[in-house]
Amino acid sequence: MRTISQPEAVTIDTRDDQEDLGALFAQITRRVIDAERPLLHARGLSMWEYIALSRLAIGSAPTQQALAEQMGYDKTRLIDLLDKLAVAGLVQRRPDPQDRRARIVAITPSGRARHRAVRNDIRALERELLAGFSDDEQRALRAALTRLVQAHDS
Amino acid sequence: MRTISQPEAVTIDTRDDQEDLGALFAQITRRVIDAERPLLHARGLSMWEYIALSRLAIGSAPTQQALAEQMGYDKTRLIDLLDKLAVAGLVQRRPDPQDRRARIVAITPSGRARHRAVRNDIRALERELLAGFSDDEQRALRAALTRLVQAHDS
DNA sequence: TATTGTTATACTCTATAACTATA
DNA sequence: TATAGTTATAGAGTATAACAATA
Repeated sequence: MRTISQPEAVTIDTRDDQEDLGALFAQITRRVIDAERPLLHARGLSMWEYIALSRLAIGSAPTQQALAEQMGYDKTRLIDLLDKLAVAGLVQRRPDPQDRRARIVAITPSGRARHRAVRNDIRALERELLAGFSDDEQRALRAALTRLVQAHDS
Repeated sequence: MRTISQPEAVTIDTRDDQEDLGALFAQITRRVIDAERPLLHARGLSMWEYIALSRLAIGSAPTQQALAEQMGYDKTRLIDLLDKLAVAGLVQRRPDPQDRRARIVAITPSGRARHRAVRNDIRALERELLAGFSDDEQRALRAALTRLVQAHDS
């Protein structure tokens, strides 16, 4: 591997080997996802299915479109995803009495159990990932990430 | 054999609305990339082309395969990417005298100039992204990200 | 007319296999 | 036999347009 140990830079903008923040995030994201995929697969879920269950675990979605927006997913792709989750008995779609176009999406007890199981696996992996970080460092990192996510929410 | 630290059952593990670390990283990555894409496009580069130039700005690649591995990219897709960069005069491929199968890839002065221009745009955007963070917080965040990237390099 | 859910289609990105020329 | 570069193709993932039912 590359071992270019540079002294701390004065003006980072002129250094060619200073990693872009976006590149750092992209690398970490890919590695975390690659590590999590087998855990999800072992319990019969795809990444997007897990994300959907995670959202629904917080509360039901009034419409599929709302769920798609919360997930940052495409509403047309969500259809097939929910079909599979429904067949597996992990979610339930029922028509909204107020608006018969809409379908309220809710997680089932079985879906909640599956979600918790996967989530515990994933959190164990995350603890391993952050093993070298002190509690304070972990809190600081999580706080920074949360700020970054919410910064662009406006 | 690696042991997964088990006995510490913490309170956060039972919360459904605690964001996964992976989800946080994925969200931030997507947003950063979405914000950077127009900057890259305005200067005629794709994300992967920029990544290639970033690597080559540090030093030439002895083989295309080595470059692909450094980038975390596929060697077969790299061909077309380098073709376009070469046609644009941003990189140069010359046969290795030592091994006539290999082609040494180097960035051209024009490529370096283009890379610097885009990089400055991107860094300006990153500064904007971290506007709410103090210098210490920015350093801490970057240090944490760097640690996470290198942790799995082994 | 606008919106929800849906389907079909096209497009992009990615992965795999196979070929050539060298070693 | 193995490796670097290349090509072609198949597959997954994604985006876009259009439709029926309802508001």
